[in-house]
Amino acid sequence: MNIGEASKATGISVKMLRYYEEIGLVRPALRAYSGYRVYSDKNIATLRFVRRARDLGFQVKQIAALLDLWQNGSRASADVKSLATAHVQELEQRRRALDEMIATLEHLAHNCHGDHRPDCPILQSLGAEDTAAQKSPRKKAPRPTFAVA
Amino acid sequence: MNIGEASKATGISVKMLRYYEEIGLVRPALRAYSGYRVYSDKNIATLRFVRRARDLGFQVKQIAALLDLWQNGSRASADVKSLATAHVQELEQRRRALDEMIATLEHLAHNCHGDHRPDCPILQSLGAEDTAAQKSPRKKAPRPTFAVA
DNA sequence: TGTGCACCCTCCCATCATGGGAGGGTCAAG
DNA sequence: CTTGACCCTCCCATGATGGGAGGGTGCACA
Repeated sequence: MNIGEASKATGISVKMLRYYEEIGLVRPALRAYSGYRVYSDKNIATLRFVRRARDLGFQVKQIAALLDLWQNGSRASADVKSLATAHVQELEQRRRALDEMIATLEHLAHNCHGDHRPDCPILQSLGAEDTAAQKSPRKKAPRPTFAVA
Repeated sequence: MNIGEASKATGISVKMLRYYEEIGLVRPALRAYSGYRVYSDKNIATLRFVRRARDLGFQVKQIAALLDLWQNGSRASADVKSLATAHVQELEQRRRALDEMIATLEHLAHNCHGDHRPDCPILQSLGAEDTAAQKSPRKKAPRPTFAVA
């Protein structure tokens, strides 16, 4: 199978197939004499795994860990589960952040006339003199690390 | 006010203060003879505006648009509102995506024993032969554009 | 056999917002 | 006058992704 066909079979773009190989997420594909990459059914299965993990929002490093576990017959399902639940927590945190933004914006937009006049609570809120809610420069938020013990 | 003080006053890191200036989001700060940037209260107010917009998840380009509107006395609040509601839609889309991931993962994790044994529905699901839910390489998702008419 | 098109290759560049760090100047307190 | 805390610029890195140039390959059809 050529890379184009592999792309269609997995839903991963040609660019990303080459990238995943380059960064070592998957083993380099075999090459035909022409230099073309050749994908086996097994390769495709692995890539589909990657694709699904990606669709669940896992980062490449986490996908690598999942792949290792998948291919390791003596894994403990506990390890998989903890990876997954840690990831869920990360996603939930992002979700909460979004919730907050959305709530604030919807509230402000709701109170905005949205007409030809300049007055607008949205801008007023953004430009408020009020210093109350000052946070400091965000520190590198605890990056989605595995087992932040 | 020095850049360090401005950082504390606005909650924007020193690095980002310089960056915002470099990309033209805000006008270059005046300079002392030493070459140090000097921030006025007005600068600080503008930067706080930027900070708040950023905290609401607006991208730099959108913040630039908001700043323009803010500083334009003859704006129509409708323009501000449409910017805001478009952004809300973008955020809601991201939230839906997160929700889907979370739901799937929680379901799978729930059914995972999480013990010493290797069997794990999470890996099973990721590695399923099943070809049903194949999507094609994601196209450049409609980037958070203003007024995607 | 030739030709053309669709495909593949590598390599480099861009994105976006953010931080790290090197190498060097400035300022203020002791 | 030294020392430490600032500030300056410049370059590099991140993560996942795409764009495109410059050039080779493979196949189908005339």
